[in-house]
Amino acid sequence: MPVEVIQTKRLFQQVFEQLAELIGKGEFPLGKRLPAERDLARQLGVSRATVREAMIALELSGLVEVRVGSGIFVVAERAAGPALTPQQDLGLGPFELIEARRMVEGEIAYFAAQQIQDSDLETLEAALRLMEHEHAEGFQSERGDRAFHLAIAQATRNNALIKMVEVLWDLREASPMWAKLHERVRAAQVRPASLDDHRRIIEALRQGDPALARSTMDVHLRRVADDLLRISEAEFAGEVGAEERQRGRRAVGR
Amino acid sequence: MPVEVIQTKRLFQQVFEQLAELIGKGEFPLGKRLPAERDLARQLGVSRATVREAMIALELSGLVEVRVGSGIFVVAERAAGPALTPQQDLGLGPFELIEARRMVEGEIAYFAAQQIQDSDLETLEAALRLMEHEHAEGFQSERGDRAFHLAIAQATRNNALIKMVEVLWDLREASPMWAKLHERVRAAQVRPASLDDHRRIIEALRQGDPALARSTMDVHLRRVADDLLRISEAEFAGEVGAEERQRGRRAVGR
DNA sequence: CAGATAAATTGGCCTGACCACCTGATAGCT
DNA sequence: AGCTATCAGGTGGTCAGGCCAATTTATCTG
Repeated sequence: MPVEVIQTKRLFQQVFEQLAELIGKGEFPLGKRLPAERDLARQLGVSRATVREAMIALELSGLVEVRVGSGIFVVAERAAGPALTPQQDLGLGPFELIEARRMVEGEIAYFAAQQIQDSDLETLEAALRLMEHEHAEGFQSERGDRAFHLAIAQATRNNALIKMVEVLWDLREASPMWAKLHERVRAAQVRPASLDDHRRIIEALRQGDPALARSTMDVHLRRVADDLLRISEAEFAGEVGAEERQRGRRAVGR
Repeated sequence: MPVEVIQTKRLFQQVFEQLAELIGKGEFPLGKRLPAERDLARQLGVSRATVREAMIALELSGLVEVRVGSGIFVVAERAAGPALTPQQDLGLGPFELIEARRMVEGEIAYFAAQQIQDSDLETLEAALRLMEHEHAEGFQSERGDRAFHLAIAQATRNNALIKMVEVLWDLREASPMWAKLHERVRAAQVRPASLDDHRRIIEALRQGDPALARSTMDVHLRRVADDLLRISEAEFAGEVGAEERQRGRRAVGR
């Protein structure tokens, strides 16, 4: 049974979202001054400190500009979400991403194994621990996963390769279809085999065995692709396009 | 007279930047817990409210994750920030780029050969003609070159892979060192062997021979790396760092 | 040794206060 | 009247201290 994730959002986040929505709706037009922090706090029934924290979030989102002694002013009309997607590459399908990752990250693992250092291995261990913690807590987040694969790229000491992996993960985070499928995969397994995969990858890298590192990485990504494919065939028969699923089958070799 | 802009940065921003820098430097490694808010406040000489505001900024920047009752943990190593320099990746060296391209584009060529269509081949021919024209006119531009390699990526019908190649070329265009070296290479040869390389790549793709396509691509990129290395050793002995050149030697296998 | 319980730690939130700054109105001067 | 200097009120910036709930750690008990 997929456990319902209880979102005990912090107060300032709720305030932030509410204000962001109002700004997006035009309730607070561009250039207009927001109510004073003290008034907002009273109206919202929270403390001024909480309002201030929400303001910082709004400011960092580029929705608002703070003028000391004068007030807080709306400087954008768009409704910025938590992570607004700058581009429309959103059509990126899960299997496209996995396919690309297999090509790129497999080679990167091969390369990384040749020159990995102890500090890199420590980073990888930390990332793995983070993943385990995230999984134990039922987090949706995949920061640990991202950090792990990024750490491997960083072990190559090649900034272009690091950038490649960053871009791949950015694309991944911007793909709604990926999020949807992956959420189902997550809910369907108690302890994801991925954790063991990652451990094996670390070991291969520790041994400095390039071929083993590449094949271990490939096995891992193949498993991910396979999980995604299975879920997509079982539950999203109509939604995930036939083309995508065809790509998926090819990706896992069946 | 340019007026000096007085930056009365708010305290929480200063705290944010300082912590972000420490994280970026690895002072607080991935997965590590930050000092408690109360301790940080005491050490920094600010109030806890200010530290909390900085924490929210760090969290929104994706550098840090808050676990209630447990602590605040580092979840990324990059030094991201709003007011920070957009990117200092510009220091990307030519051999880093070539290295990455050999990994990525070789595989892409292999993959593209399996499913390339006539329309793709036409695009490639057009790109090659553009390259020849550019060379004949003595253009500095490399639009033809870029279009050629991008077309191969597009033949894979995989948007993630296309994006990879785009990013690699964007990085290349943003690399001053690359521009410098490549200009010398261009000046040193009458008819670049690259043109023949590209033609061979097209033929390999037309035959739908994945292995041949990959190896042909690899030969091409290796030649580029070799040219760059030769020039860098001959003319830029002092400027191009020893590390970069070492990477270059490894890239061309000598 | 294992499990239950208590204590310490940590982030979340609140209250009330003081300061520096900005703005607009007012008083004073030319 | 027209201009300037002053001042009062509002606003964000910061601080100190406190309570609560979640979590971790230490302690006790069987």
